[in-house]
Amino acid sequence: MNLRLYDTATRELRDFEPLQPGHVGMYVCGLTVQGSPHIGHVRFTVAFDVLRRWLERGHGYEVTMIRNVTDVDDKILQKSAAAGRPWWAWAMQHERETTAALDALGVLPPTYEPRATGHVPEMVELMQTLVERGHAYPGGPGDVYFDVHSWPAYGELTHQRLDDMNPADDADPGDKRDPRDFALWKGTKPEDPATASWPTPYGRGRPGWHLECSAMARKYLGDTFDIHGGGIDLRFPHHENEQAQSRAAGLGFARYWLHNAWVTLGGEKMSKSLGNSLIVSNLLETVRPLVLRYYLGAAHYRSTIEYRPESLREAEAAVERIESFLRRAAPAADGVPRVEEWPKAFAEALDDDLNVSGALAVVHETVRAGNTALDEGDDAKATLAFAQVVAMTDVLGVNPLDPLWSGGSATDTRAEDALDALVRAELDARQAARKARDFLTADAVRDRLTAAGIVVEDTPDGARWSLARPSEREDA
RNA sequence: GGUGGAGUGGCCGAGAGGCGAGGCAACGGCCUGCAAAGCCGUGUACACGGGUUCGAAUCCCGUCUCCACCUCCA
Repeated sequence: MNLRLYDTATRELRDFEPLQPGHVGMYVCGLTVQGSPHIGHVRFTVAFDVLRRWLERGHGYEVTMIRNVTDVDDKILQKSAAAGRPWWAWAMQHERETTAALDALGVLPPTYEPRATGHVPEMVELMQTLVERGHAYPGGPGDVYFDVHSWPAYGELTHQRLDDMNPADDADPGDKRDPRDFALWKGTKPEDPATASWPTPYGRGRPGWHLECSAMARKYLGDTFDIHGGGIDLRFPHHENEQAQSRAAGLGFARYWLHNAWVTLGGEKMSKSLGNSLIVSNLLETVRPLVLRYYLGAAHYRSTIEYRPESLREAEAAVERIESFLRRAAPAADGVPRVEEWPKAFAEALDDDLNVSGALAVVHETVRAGNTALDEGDDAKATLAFAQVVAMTDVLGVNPLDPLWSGGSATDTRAEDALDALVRAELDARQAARKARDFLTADAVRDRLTAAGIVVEDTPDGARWSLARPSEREDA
């Protein structure tokens, strides 16, 4: 079955055929590193990470994935100035925070992550082409604008007619020919730091946001490439403008446009002024990264996620169900090589515009079948289910067995070993009491462990212990 | 004004003309010394009003409500 993706440009599901057989070029608009990333900011990276993994593992494509970093813009200049710090230090700090958050969530690093400030020559070149072709014109000192009237196709991506667009009546057109013309290059202002401007044939200034992506996508993916992704709000003006300027410069640009929906709060879009509780690094103090990843990745990428704390609890319970099966089945599956094998329904779900919810349904069905097999002592069946669950969750980036989630130092297990020895001693005492049918003593041991945040489960092979989930401990 | 999207059971969240995705929660049962985990069972949901059809949550018409974009925004 073919992979089908919803193309925002044509508003329909399209069979995906890459430009070059076996290879996919994909550009995703990254973040403007002006602040600490919240969960809305990382949702799109999770969504496109799943797409990338599925292209690679489900279809065997070699994927070149580019995700840019906008490291100079108005907000970065404003916020850094307000904080009394150099803009470049501000940008770098938040880029590192973003990278750390994405690493924690198991988002695979892109093939390359270009920064806007490192691609000024490429932007100037593209801008000159546009001026020469009559699609752009210099305005005030350093300013260069795209002439929307020079490009009849303007508006095609978002299906808007120029005449229908809000004429931005309150905005001062300045030296623009039309208020809807957008900046390719922004002339430097007296109050701007000198380090935030670069020379061009039209004067000193800094990149306009739209131009960056066009120039960087071209550099790493070529004049025409397969997939361009980003948040739904970027359709207009950002993506519309990117496409207009690239095509006006004679480039083919993106062949498929994918846009992800929002994470909302109280029914409304998360704005950046929302306080700190949903900043990824803060949230990860109480929520396991695997759980947050599961939560953000479980809904279809084009569906809005309404954030509620309880939903994280539910995600945690779902994750635990999968983990619990994998733990139960691990002994039976011991030594069995991992197979890249998934049920047909799983592949069909992902091929259908990345229906992750449907794919997760298959995961859970497989978990149930595996648990049943375990109960019946059918090791062969259980092992198959184990391998399938591992393979499927791997594709979705939520494989509980992935060493990524164990965190901490994997080499130093001394604390774990010590704890295990102590708990074992308690459990041995409990087992002895149970054998003597002294359940009062046995339960006292278990209560003591529970109070310490340790969950005890009896299995046919003896008692097993694990640490309680944070949310359970809060309740206690 | 223009352009899109959404309204599904207690909750989250898929699906898209007939066969109740899946998860969470709840209840009953099995298992257990008791639990936990697991398994089995229980739900008659698709904003509203019409219509098409043997049959509609799914198609058509109308209505309501909500959200987003048109200005920096994942």
